[in-house]
Amino acid sequence: MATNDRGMKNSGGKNGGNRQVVKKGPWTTTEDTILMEYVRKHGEGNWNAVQRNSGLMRCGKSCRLRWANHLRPNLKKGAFSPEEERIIIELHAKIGNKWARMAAQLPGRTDNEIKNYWNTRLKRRQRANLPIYPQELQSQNQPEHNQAQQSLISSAFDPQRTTYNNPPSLSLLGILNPSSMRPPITHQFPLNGNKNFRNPPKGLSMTPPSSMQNSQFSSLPVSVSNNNFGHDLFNSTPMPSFQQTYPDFSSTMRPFLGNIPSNQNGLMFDMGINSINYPSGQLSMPVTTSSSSENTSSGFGSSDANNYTNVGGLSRGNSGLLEDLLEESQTLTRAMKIEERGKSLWENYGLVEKELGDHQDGAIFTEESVYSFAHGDDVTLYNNSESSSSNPNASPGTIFKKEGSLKGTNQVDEDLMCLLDSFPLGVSVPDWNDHNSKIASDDYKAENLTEDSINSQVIITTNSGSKKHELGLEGCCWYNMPSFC
DNA sequence: AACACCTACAACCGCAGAGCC
DNA sequence: TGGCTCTGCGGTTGTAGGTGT
Repeated sequence: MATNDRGMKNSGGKNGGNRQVVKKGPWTTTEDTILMEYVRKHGEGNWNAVQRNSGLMRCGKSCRLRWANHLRPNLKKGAFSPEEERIIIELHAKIGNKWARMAAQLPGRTDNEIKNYWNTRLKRRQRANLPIYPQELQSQNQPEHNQAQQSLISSAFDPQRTTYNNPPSLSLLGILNPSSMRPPITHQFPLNGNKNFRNPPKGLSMTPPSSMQNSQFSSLPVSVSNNNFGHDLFNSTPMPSFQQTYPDFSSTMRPFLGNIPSNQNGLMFDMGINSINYPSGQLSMPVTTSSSSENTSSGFGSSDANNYTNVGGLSRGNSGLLEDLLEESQTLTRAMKIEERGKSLWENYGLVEKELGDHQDGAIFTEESVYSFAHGDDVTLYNNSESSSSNPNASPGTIFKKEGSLKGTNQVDEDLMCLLDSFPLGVSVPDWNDHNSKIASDDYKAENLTEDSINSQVIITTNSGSKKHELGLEGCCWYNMPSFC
C-alpha cells in the first residue's frame, strides 16, 4: 500500500464536541515508526492513549489494527502455504468465520489476512463453481462411510424432530478458552435444585451471541435443501431442540451435545446439500454433492437463524461448552473410522503435498489431524504409504501419533465422558469461568508448532504440564510465537 | 493504449463484551 | 445499576497492481 496521504481525512469523528482530527487511510512509514516506538516504550494496549501521547493523528482502533496486522513482531507475511491453507479450510469448516480464532492457530497470521484469503478464495471457487470445501470432506460423511456413526446418531435422534441442524464443531481448545467460550452456563440456563438439565425452563430465551447473530448466522444454511441432517458425521450429532421431545440420552447421547445450528460448514459436511449459503450471507452456490435426493428433513432444511434463535435450546455461545467438549471427544474416536479411507481428502482439492520426503505418497489431513493440531497435540499426519518402515505396526492409512500425544486429550475427554456417563440425565455444570478452563487450557495448549521439513509432517509439540494461561489461543502473544520470518 | 475485470491487501465501520467508576 | 471507555471481532469497502481483451 502506498504511503502517501491520499487517504487523509479530517474526520470530526462521532464525538461531537471533541472534534479531534483523525487521520484515515494508509499509514505512512513515519506513522509506523511513531507507533512502533510508542509500543516499544509503553507496551501494547490502551490504544486510545497512543493518539493522545504520541501525536499520531490516528484513532486507537486504527493504531491497534495497524500494530496487530502489520507492525507486531513475528508476523508472517506472504502467501499462505498449502499447509496453512489446509488448516484454514479445516478450521473454517469447523468454526466458520471465526477469523480471530483461526489466526490464533496460525502463528504469524492475522485474522484480517485469513479473512481476506478466505473471501478471495470463496469468490474464486464460486466463480469456478466449486464447493468451498473439498468434496472429500463431504463424501467423508456419506452414510456408507460411517454407518456406525450414522446408526449411532440415528438411533438417538430423529432428525425430523430437530429444529435445526448442528453447529460447526468448535475446537476443544476454543471451547475451553475462556476468552472465546466463556459465557457461564449457569447464568444463561438456570439450573434447578438438582442442577439437572433435563427440564430446562420452558420459554427460556437464549440470545445467541453476536457472533452467531451476525457472522455465524449470516452464513447459516438458510437455503438448504435436500439434506440429510442427522447423519452428519463431521459436525456431529444433531440434537433436538429442548422444546422438542427428548430422545433417550441415557445410553449413547447426552443432552446438550451439539444442540446448535450449523453454519455453512455443517452443511458441507453434511450429505446431499444442493446449495449453500456462504459467509457474509451473500452467496449461494450450487454444490456438487452426493446423490442424496430426498428431502428427508424439512425441519433441518428450513433451519435458519430464526429457528435457532427462537429455539429454547442453547446457543453456541452460551451452551456449547460441555456438549462441544463431548462432541470433540467423540470426534476423536471417529478418527479410527475415517482413517481407513486411505485417500487424501485433499488430493482432489489440490492441497496435498505430493513431495513428502521419505514417507510418502501424501500426507493426509483429516479432521482429526487438524483437530489435534488445533489442540496442541502431537500429531504426525498419517499417510497412505507410511507403514512398516517406520512403524512395524502400522498399516497404510494409519494415524501416527507421538507417544502421549493424543493421550492427554483423550484422557481428559474420556474422563469427561466417564463423568457424564455417570450422570447421563443430569449434569451439574460448573461455572466455566474458573478453573475448568484453566486446567484444560494448560493441557491442550498448542505450545509450539513446527513443520518438519524433512518428514513433511506437521508436528505440534504439546507441553502438557505447562501453565502460562496467558498464552491461550485467543490471547496469543506474538512474543511467544515461533518466528516464520 | 484504454478499458474492464480480478486479486490481494489495507483499512474502516459497527457492534458487542468486559472492565471500571 | 447504568454509563462510559476500551478492546476485539467480523463485515465491508476502497485501492493498487496484475491480467486479459
